[in-house]
Amino acid sequence: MSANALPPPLPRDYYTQPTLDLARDLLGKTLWRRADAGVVAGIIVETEAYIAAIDPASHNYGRPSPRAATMFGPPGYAYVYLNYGMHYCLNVVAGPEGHSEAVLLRALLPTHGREIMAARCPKTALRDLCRGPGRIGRALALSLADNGADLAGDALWISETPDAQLLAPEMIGTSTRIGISRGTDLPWRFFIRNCPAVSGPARLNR
DNA sequence: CTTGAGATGTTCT
DNA sequence: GAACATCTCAAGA
Repeated sequence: MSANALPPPLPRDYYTQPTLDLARDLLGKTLWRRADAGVVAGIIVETEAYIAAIDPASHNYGRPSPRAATMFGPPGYAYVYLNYGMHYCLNVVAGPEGHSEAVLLRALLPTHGREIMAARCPKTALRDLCRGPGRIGRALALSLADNGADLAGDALWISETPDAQLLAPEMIGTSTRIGISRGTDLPWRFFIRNCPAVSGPARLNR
């Protein structure tokens, strides 16, 4: 094992916890991305849960959607979709296989490969590189080819955060979700308080 | 800080 | 057609 090996992926079992628990627990973990340009990474600071069975905002609410088939698969894989015709958004498939539950990653605090991300997003301020789900997609150079990627693999994975501070429960905020028109009352958005890398209006981030 | 419109392509009605 | 798990830019408070 080389001295500067990157932290290994979380075990597959990690993703079998209840989806709302997973959405909270992913805060403070690190998302890694390996591409031709190099390795980039950031600490997850904002997530949202989507649970098809009871969630009108889910892509698979009511009837299954072909584009969102990945969410019916086993937990621990990536569901990537194209939003508004131009943004690739990244979800972590959760829940029991067949349920269609997932966690949308909405913001990262960049920790590795900031130059690479900045080169992909020339006009974006440093602190905004991964602030918002569409920006994560751009900074990480995601595409539909990443849909279905194994999050226990070596191209796109989530690890414990090296030298992480303990994340006290009171550091985690909860709110309704952003950018949806149905299921707007469900408090399924989770974020780290007072973190400048979190997206959304300030009033939701307390 | 806020609001408002345009971009852009897939999915839904 | 309209809607969409969004972002950028410009203008105003």
